[in-house]
Amino acid sequence: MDFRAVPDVIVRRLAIYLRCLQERSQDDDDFISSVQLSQLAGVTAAQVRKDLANFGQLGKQGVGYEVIRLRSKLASLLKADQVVSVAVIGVGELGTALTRYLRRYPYMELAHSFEVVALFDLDPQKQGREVEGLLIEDPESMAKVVQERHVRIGVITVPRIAAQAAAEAALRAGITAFLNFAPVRLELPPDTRVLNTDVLLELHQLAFSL
Amino acid sequence: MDFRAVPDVIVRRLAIYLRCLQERSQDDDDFISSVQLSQLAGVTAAQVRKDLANFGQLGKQGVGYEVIRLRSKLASLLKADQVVSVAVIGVGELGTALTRYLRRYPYMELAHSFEVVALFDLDPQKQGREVEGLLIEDPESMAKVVQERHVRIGVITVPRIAAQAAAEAALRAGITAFLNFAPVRLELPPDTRVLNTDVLLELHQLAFSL
DNA sequence: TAGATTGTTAATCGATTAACAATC
DNA sequence: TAGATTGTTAATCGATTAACAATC
Repeated sequence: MDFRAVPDVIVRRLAIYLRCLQERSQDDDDFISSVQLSQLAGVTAAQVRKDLANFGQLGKQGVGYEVIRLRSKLASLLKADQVVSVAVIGVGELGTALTRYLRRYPYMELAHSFEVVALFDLDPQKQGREVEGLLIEDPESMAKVVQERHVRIGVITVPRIAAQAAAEAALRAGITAFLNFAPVRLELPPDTRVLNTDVLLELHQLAFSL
Repeated sequence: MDFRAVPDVIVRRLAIYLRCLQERSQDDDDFISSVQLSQLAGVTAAQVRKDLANFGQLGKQGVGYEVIRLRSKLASLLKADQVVSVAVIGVGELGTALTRYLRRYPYMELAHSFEVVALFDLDPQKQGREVEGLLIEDPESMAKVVQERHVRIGVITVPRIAAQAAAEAALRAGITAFLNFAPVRLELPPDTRVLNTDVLLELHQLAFSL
C-alpha cells in the first residue's frame, strides 16, 4: 500500500491501537484477537482487521495477533520506535504548557518518542530565557537549528495573527509537518502536512448540542 | 431537522463558516455567495449550500446569503450568541494555559462567548490559589458550583490516570459536555458529549507520514 | 427579461460493516 | 480433526460532489 494513500482516519486508529497495546501489562497473553483489541480501542473487530490488513498479514488465523510483533509494527509505522524531534514555535502560555508536558510526561506514563529540542519566539524579551531547561531562540536561527537538531515537526502556538507567517518561516527552515494550535486555516503547499487543534472550534462543536 | 442527528462533521464546518463571517470586515458586502464562503472556509460551494440547507432556506436565489442574517443564525446554532460557562478540571500546566487563553483571548480577536467560571483541582496545595483572578476550588464543591454558575462544559486537563474519575465526578455534578485533553477514551453514558483533543495521538499521526 | 445563485435531487465516492472461505 | 480467528470480498451506509430546475 502506498503510504501517502493511507487515509488519516486509519492512521489515527493505528495510533489508538498502539496505545492500547502499550497500556496492556507486558506479561499478558502473547496473542490478542481483533475482538479483544477492538474492545480496548472502542471500534469494531472488522475495522481492526481491515486497518491492520493494510500493512501485511500481521495475524495468524485461529490465534490472533502476536502482541510484541504487532506493537513493534505499529510503532515502526508511527515512528514510535525512534526519537522524533519537535520545535515549539511561539512560547506563550500554551507553548510553555505543551513544552513542559512533552518534556516531562513521556517517560512517566506511556512510552513515546517525541522530544522538544527547540523553542522559538519573536519576542526578544523571551529569547535567552529557558523552559524546562531548553533555551528560547530567535526564529532567525531556525534554519540552522532545524538542520542541526533534525527537527521534523513544528508545533505552532503563536497568536492567530502570526500563525501563517510563523508556519511559512518554519517551512523555509525545512519543517514540513505541523501541529497548529492557532485558530486559522494555514495555507501551505500540498506536500506539507498540517493537523489542526482548535479549542474554540471544539467548544463551539460541543455548544451546538447543549 | 432533528438537531441530535446533525453529523459532527457538519457542525464542525458550521463553526468554520461562522468564524469566516466574523473575520470578514463588517462593512463588506451585505451578501455572500456559497462560492465566496466556500473559498474562505476551504470547502466546496456545494458543501456550503448543503450544510446550510439543513437549517432552513437561509439564502436568496440569484443573490446569496445575507451576511448578518447568516451570521446570527450560525451564532444561535452554536450558542455563540450567549455566554457559555465552562469549568476547567485539573489546573496543571495545560489547565492553566487554557484558562489564561480563554479568559484573555475572547475579547481581543474573535468574538466568542465561552467563559471559564470555575477551576477545580484535587491538590489541596492548589486549592485557594488563583489563576487569572479565578479561585481554584475543591472538586467536592463541584455540584454546588456547577449549579450556581450554570456550568455547561467541562474541560478535562488532569493526568491520564485521573481523567475517568474526574469526568465521572463532573457528570455527577451535572456537567454533560466534555472537552477531554487526557490521552484516554472516557467511558461515559451515551447521552453525554465528549470531544477529545489528544496531542500525542496527533503527533503520532503526523509522524506516520514523515 | 437575462443573469446569477440557491435548494434539492441524483450520481459518485469512500468508509464501515457483514459474511465467509482460507488457514492456523 | 474441531474450533477459532484471520484476511478478504461483497453489501451497506453515509457523506461528498455534480447537475439543474426553481426563483430571486
